[in-house]
Amino acid sequence: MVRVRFAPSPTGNLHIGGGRTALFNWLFSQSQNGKFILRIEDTDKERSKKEFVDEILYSLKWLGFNWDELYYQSERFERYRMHADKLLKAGLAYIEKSPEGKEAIIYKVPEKKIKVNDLIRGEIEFDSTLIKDQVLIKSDGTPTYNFACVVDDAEMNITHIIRGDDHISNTPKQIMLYEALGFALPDFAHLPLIMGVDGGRLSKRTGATAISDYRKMGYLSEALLNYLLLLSWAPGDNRELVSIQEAVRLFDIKNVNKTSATFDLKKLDWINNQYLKDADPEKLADELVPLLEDKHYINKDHFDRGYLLLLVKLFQARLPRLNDFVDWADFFFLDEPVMDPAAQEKYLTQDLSKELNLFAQRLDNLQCFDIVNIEASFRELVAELGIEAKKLIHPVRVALTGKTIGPGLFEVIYYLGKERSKRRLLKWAK
RNA sequence: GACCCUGUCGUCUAGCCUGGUCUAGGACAAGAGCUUUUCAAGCUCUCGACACGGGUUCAAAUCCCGUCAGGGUCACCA
Repeated sequence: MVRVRFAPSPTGNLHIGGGRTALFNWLFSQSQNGKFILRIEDTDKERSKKEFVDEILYSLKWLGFNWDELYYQSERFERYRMHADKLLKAGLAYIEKSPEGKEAIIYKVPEKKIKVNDLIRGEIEFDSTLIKDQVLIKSDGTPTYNFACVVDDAEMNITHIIRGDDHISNTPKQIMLYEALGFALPDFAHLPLIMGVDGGRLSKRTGATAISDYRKMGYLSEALLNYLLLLSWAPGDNRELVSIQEAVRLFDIKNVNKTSATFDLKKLDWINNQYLKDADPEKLADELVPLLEDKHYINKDHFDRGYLLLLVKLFQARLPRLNDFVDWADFFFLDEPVMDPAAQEKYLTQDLSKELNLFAQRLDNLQCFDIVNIEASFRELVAELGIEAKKLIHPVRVALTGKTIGPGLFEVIYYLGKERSKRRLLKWAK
C-alpha cells in the first residue's frame, strides 16, 4: 500500500511551493490507490502558530486535497526521545553538555558512501565524511527536523517521500538515521523548485506566494492546480488543459521534470480564463456576492440573483481573474458609470447631442426592448444619419459604461435597461 | 568556498532512456492582420531555442568527457 505524506511547518501560510509539493504527493497517492497523510511539523514552538495551521488546512481543502490521516509532531515528542535513547544505548549517539549543563543528543556520523536512487533524478551519491555529526534532540528537549522526520516517516509507514529539491542534501543524513534505527528505507523523489521571475526562489518580492492570495485574487483552484501541474509535468500530447481527474489517470512520477520552473502569471491568467469560460455561472455568482457586497454594489439579503447570473454569463468568457468582474462590470451596479478620463477624451469631446438624443428616442420608442431590436434601431439610425456605425458605437459605449472596452454594445444596452441607458445617453446630449 | 542538482524559443514544455522520421513540435507572451462594435474574447500569420567546446558514430538535441552558467544545501529553522 502506497502511503505518502505532506509535512508543512506552520510557520507561515501554505505557499505556492508547498501547494505544488502537496499536489504531487496527492496525485501520486490517488494514482496508486494509496493514502495521503498530512503531518504538521510544529516542533519549533516559537515560530509555529495555530493560525497558520488553520490557514494551511483551509488552503489544502480549497485545492481539493483530502487527507486520510493527520498528525502533529508536537504530540509525539516521547517517540523521538525513545528512539534517541535507543541510539544512545546502541552507542551510535552521544550526549553533549552545554555550558549551562543542558544535554543534547548527537548522532555520530559514520564514514561511508550513501547512494540514493531518486525516482525523478536517478542515482545520487554522497560522501558522509563531508557531513558533520547531527543533533537529534536539542538541549531544550525538542527533536531536530531531520530526526523527527525520519522517526515519523518510518512509524507512519511512509513508502514514498516526495518533496522539493531543497531537501536533496537532507536525504543522506536521513538515510543514515533510517539505517541506524533499523528502519526500512522509503523511495525518494525530489521535485524541481519553482522560481520567481528574478531567477531566485519564489518570494514575496517577486509576487504573491500564498495559495490563499491566489484564491483572493480570483483564481479558480482547478486553474491553479492545472498550472502548477504543467510547471513540471506534461500529459505528453501537447495539451495544456488537464483536469485533476485526468492527471490522476495519466500521472507517472518518472515523467516529472528535473528542471526548475519559473512561475509565470501570464500563463496562469490564460489558464484561469479557460476555466472561467466553462465554469458554472451559479458557482461564480456565489463567489462574487461577497465581493460585490464589499463594494456596496449589492446587498446580499435582497438582490436580483437572476440578473447577476446574466451579467456573469456576459463577462465570464473574457475575465482573466474572477475578481476582475467587480471592476469591469461596475457600471451595471452604479447609478452613474465611473468615467475613464482617457475614454471620455477620445470619444465624448465632440458634440453628439443630436445623435445621442435621436438614439435615446429610438430606444424609448421600442415596443420590444431586446438585443435584436436594439441593434436594428441603432443600425437604422446611423443609416439615416449617413454615418459609420462605429462613429456612434464607441461614444455610446463610453457614455453608458465609462470604458472603451467591454461586452458587445447592444447586449450592454439590453442588460442596462431602457431607462438607465436613456438617462446616461442624455447626460451627454446638451 | 565545499558538496549536490539542472541546462531545448523571453516563459512552460514535447523530443533524450531505445542516435536517423527534428531544416526541433505545442502552449503562454510579444508583433502583424482579420473579426467592417471595442478587447482584455475569437480566428490567422510572424518572430523565436538544442549553453559552449571536444569526442564516439555513416549519422548526436539525443551517448561520453570537459568548460561555463543558473539553482540548492551546508543551523541545537523546518
